[in-house]
Amino acid sequence: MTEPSRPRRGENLDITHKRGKPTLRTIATIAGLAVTTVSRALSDAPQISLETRQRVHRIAREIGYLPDRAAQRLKTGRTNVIAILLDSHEEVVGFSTSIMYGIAKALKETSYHLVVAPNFLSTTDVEAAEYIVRNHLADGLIFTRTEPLDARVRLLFETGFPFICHGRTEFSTPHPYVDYDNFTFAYEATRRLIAKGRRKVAVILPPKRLTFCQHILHGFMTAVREAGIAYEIPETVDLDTPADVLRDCICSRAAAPDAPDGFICPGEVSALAVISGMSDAGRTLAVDYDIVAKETSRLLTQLQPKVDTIHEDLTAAGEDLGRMLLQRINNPDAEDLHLLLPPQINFPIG
Amino acid sequence: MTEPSRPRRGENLDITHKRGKPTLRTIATIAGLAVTTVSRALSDAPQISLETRQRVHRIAREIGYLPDRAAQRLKTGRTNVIAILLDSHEEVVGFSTSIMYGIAKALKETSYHLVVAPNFLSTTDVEAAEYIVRNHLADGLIFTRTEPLDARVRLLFETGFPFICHGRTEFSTPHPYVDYDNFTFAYEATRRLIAKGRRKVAVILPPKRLTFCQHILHGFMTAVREAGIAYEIPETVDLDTPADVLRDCICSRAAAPDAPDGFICPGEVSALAVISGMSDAGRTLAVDYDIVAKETSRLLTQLQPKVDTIHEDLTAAGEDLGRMLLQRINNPDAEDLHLLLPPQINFPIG
DNA sequence: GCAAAAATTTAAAACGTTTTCATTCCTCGA
DNA sequence: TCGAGGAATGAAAACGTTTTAAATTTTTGC
Repeated sequence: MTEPSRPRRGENLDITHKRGKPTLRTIATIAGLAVTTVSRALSDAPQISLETRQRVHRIAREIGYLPDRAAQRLKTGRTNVIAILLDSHEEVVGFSTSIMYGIAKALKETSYHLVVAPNFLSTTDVEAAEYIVRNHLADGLIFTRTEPLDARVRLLFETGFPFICHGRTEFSTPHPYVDYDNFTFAYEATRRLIAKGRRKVAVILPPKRLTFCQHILHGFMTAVREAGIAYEIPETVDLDTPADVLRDCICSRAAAPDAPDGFICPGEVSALAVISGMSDAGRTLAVDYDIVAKETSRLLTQLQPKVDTIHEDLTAAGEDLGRMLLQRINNPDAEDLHLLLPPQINFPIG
Repeated sequence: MTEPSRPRRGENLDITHKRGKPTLRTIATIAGLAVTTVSRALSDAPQISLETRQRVHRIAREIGYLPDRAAQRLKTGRTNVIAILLDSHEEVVGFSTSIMYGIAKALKETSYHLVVAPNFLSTTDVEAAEYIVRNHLADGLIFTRTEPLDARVRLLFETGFPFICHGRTEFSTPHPYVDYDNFTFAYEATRRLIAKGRRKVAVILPPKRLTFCQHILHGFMTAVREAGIAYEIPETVDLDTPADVLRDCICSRAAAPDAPDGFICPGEVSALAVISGMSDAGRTLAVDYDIVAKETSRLLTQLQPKVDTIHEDLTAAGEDLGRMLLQRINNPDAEDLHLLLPPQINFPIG
């Protein structure tokens, strides 16, 4: 072992640079090394001797060196940013927030950050995605509320831009996604109503253009047909219908003799609206009718009488989305990643 | 008028650069100008002749030039990013999302983007802010849920980092903020209950460490004292208490003979929990007791019987926050900016 | 011992802007 | 006709990093 090499005399002059902020050059000067070597040492490149690597790391820590993201970005072309398209629909139960929490969790300890790009400011939903891609504002993109033939999926696929979506499409090529098993949600929800003795069930569907509307419809219809009972699908309202309109609709329908006595509500607001509308019509929950609702919060669990709920954990979904997008960015040719999250059913099934 | 100068022969050779993406140099080559001139023309610097400016702009548009943010950022030291600290408390009614929408609205048409920094990943709330400042991740910071002596405010003030918060502090120096007039909310809410004939009112307070808790308390107490009626302030629960715990608390209190017959609920979830808890105790809304609630959504307006609400428009607040932070960034020495937003009262006052 | 190979380290160019300072080209007054 | 002064443009350096290719030192094989 020779004694550790140290800065030769007279080399550590120009320590403090222009604006005091330590850079690679600062470290290089202190250590008596070339900037190149320092850069390599910090990024743990293989050719650097262990001793040098350790020394550089130590100095960096001591003087509080932080790499300049702008310079890294300029040089490498990587932004270290992933973006999420904030959707324009009424976000009453913190849909986006929950997902963002999950994503942020997955991004922790990485060098990535999350920027939000609200697509409600663009005229079409694909425009916001296009903006991200063209301006290279991020290395990857996450978005929600997919449609069967989603213009965003096509755009991103064509441009080879890394992405993952919450929800599936029918895009011919398989694409990465995280989705919730809405078929099972609707299937088990419907069976629950039937098990409770309800004989005419209705479902509030999401807007028809969204893929998961089909999944819910499919689950619903499967259970209904298996049991051979009556059903109803309101045509004039959907999950995005303002709550008061939905309430009025439910209320006027409830007056008729052949009104449904069971409701599937894939969201908190729709559940409240249905309860409210039925109440207007003089019907009592758990007596005259039942509800099974999907909730992403814990809002409904406190209602009285208790509503049967199936939970969707959006933060967990966000965490998967973030994790899988990072994989995708670092290895675009990896085999296709997708995930179907199981519903958490808060009532006895069987 | 001489004929417009045009690229001299043989100068427009190296149009397409390395990776096809047009840069200032591409434009310069096409226009037969220096990169410097093009840069100035695009940023509408004064010394450039009108004709050159227009020509450069036209070429830029034609070839689809987009400035490289990383290079701009490296050179100028400005990130063109503002950050918002996502708070860790249960976001059941889309608090952050609404604010972010507003901010994004204010940022549209500017060159700024919004990144979210969840502070729930740090151990202390000031840590996330520190991280932003130290890594120079943004040019300005927005955060919510301020405390009277807020460590974030102090940190940002000391470092001279531009910021604005949603809510006030008691920091000795005046600081920029957007706040909601919670005094008036509580005052008018309490008066409404009294006007309805209620004789013992209670208020669910926010966590005591938050500044706006004091404002609500003050408004409440003022109205109560003016009317000289009884009141009650639950000590063991607050606005962040899980809904089921709050419900149980309300329920057990409702059993006593001296239970309150009026409640101020500064949030949707607490309102639902109170209704639910009272219902457990056999009390009927609008008959045995009344509620006045603050809502940031339209969730409660559909309840039956109707609950009196006072609305807080968080998207509008976000828009103000964004706008004012930008002002702050561009002119740090501008006189102090603050804004107190009036409650929107959805019942007749008098 | 000596050339070749391996292990380290380094110089220099590049990423795409902005900015400082110089240069050119007019116009105009004396 | 000359130079001053202003308007318009340009050359070059700089921001802080990564990367290519080359240089240096050390190790190895024989």
